Amino acid sequence: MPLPRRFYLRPARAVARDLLGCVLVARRGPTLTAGRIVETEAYLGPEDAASHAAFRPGSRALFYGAGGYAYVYLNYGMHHCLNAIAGRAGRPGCVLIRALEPVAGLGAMARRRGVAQDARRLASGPGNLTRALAITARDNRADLTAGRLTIEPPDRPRDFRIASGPRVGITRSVDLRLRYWIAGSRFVSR
DNA sequence: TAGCTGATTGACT
DNA sequence: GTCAATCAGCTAA
Repeated sequence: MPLPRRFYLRPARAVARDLLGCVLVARRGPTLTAGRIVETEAYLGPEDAASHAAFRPGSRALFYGAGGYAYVYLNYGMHHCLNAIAGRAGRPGCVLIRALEPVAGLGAMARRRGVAQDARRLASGPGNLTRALAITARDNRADLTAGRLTIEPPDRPRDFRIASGPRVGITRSVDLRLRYWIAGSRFVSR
């Protein structure tokens, strides 16, 4: 059973932390790929200058809608990034999924990536994980509580520690500590 | 219409 | 450490 809608109807920070350890599942016909979420970043509303809610009008409707939907966009002209919308309707916020620990469909991931079946690098990075799970702009607005792209609760006890720090790869609001990852995980991006 | 920027990656020095 | 690839959507004019 995927995480229920109410899981996402909370502030982006809380959702970002609680998504760690959960499992992202992508079904593409007979092919199923899945990975444990090990790294996330929270993005807020207009007060967060790095958030697309602040400067990307095309995404505003999604950001301000209810949580539990996917926001996929193309950036640098070649990489897709996957976000989960967080917060109640009218409350903007989202969580960028930055890295996964592959748990199913490793062969399919390697084929899509065009690299050796090295679990450690298959989905370590926002652009890498979308390619590994074959996530494209078609998945924008997809419902994460049902359908072909879902997020399941942790498949094992939370025996990890959560670390946090400044977000990476952005040029605005660099000082905010909104990046979360599983301490010691070998699958986080560099 | 032209020019720019970016929540990135991988290849190269 | 630097740098190119490549494009949606914004900005200026």
